Amino acid sequence: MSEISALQDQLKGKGYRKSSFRENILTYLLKSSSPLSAKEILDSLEADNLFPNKTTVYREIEKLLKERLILEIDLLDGKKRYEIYRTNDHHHHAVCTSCGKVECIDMANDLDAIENQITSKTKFRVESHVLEFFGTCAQCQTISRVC
Amino acid sequence: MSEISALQDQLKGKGYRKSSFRENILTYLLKSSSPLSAKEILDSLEADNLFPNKTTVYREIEKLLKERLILEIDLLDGKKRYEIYRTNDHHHHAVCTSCGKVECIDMANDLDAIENQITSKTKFRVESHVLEFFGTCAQCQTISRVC
DNA sequence: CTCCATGCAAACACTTTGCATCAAG
DNA sequence: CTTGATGCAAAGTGTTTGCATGGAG
Repeated sequence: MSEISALQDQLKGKGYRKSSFRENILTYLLKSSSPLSAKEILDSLEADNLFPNKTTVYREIEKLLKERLILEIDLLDGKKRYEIYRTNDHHHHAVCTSCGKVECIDMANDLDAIENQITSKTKFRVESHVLEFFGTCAQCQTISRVC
Repeated sequence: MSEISALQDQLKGKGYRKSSFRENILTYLLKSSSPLSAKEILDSLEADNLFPNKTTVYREIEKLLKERLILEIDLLDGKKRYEIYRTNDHHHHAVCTSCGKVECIDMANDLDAIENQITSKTKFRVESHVLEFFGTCAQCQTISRVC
């Protein structure tokens, strides 16, 4: 079964009805190599000749978040972004401050050691973290060399 | 000389005039153990019987950021926060998701090794990062045990 | 007397809410 | 026919802009 219908089925079991908006949104998120904002999702839908109200998009996001089908990402530019939630795929992002491109960054042991260190030193129980990198992507480094 | 007048002097040299709002804002930030939002700064001013327009506060923040006297922090709750910028004091924060308290976290080697790893593997040149921790502070852990 | 400092109203970007209608199951 | 899906307008939150006045130097 395709990944998209598996996700739809997950929702059907919980009282949600079929919605082609939702189906499309999940498709965009599955296909995208970087997290999408509400606006980008709306634009994608319009590119496919679907014109939902923005409220619908926000509400869809809300449902998908609630059911843990997607993950909310904050890349510090004032809008939230979303990507498909996959267990065992905790990763971070590298955002190019020149062109805005977002790359995913996988880290071997992630921050387990650091989190444990914090918990033992400060008694603060770390439950999650946010780690994003900012800099210049390979391509933009080339361009700036030329200029 | 007090830290506050040193900061004010830094600005005077750059064409800025004396402003008691500014002086107060710097004082709050110097005294605060956690980054302050625009609203919190405004509230502090009002507590001191100063009632600037919010625009003034935002513009003051803008100037202080531009002159690198303060640093902008994003703790993912939709508002920016600010703290005094000190060279050689790069640190992170631990935000209690229960009471909202913010603790500063210093890390030995920070993420140098990780950043180098990324640069060498992906050709993305990392220039900065954002790392914040979320969890439960010591006090809130106690409270939840009681309930 | 020149500019920075400030106020005020309005605009802005992103997101959320209230209320009504439509349609899936 | 119940309840989720959707639209539309309006409100909400944090922040920014335009324009005018006032005061520091």
